[in-house]
Amino acid sequence: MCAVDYAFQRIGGKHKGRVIYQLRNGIKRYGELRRLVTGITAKMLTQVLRELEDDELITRTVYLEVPPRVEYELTDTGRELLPFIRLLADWGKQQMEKEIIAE
Amino acid sequence: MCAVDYAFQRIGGKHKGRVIYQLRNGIKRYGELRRLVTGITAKMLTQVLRELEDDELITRTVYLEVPPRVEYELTDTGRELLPFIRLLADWGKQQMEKEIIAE
DNA sequence: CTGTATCCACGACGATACTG
DNA sequence: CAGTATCGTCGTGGATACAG
Repeated sequence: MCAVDYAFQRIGGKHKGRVIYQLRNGIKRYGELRRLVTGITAKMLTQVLRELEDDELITRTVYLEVPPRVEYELTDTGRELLPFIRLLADWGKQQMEKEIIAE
Repeated sequence: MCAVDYAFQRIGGKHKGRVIYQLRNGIKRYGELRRLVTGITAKMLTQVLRELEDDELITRTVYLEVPPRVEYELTDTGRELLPFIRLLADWGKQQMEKEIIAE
């Protein structure tokens, strides 16, 4: 398989990029992510987080408290993706601005 | 909308990344792309190329010859994505090597 | 608060046949 | 050579209700 393909499988999908992006500055809780990643449903957030965890791009830490607390954080491998996500975000931002000017 | 989201919409999907990647060194013909982007069908290649063209990431040049010749090339905007695709490819490659070692 | 379970719609994608 | 047309499948992702 091709490396580009492989990478897209691991960070592709509708929300994965944004979840990783929101974890760029460190630990976030489930509820925080749900608010930050606008438009995502609980089901999808859970699914994305599980996939990222299986891929060892994030860690999941459960605190046995009441109310329960679960924290997510990028692994080293996950952090390696940040420059790439940032580049993409910058490009996207520029393009969006161009479109606004064009209209 | 978020810039990361926006960017993913423009380069997401199963084959877009690879098509852009194959155009990294300049002009390619339809048939070349079909061979280089393994596993893609004619329909999907056409669709991807049209979308990239609409997005102004590539140009499409038709030569009225027999047999017909159609060439595709990245635009400046499209070329701006190359560092990003390369980064992604490098990361994917490293990860794939890790997996092989792990097994 | 942090999830699961179920059901379902929709669009991406593929296979195949055909065309200028 | 470079596509288009048609039909079908499959998985992603959404809505809603429920649970530890």
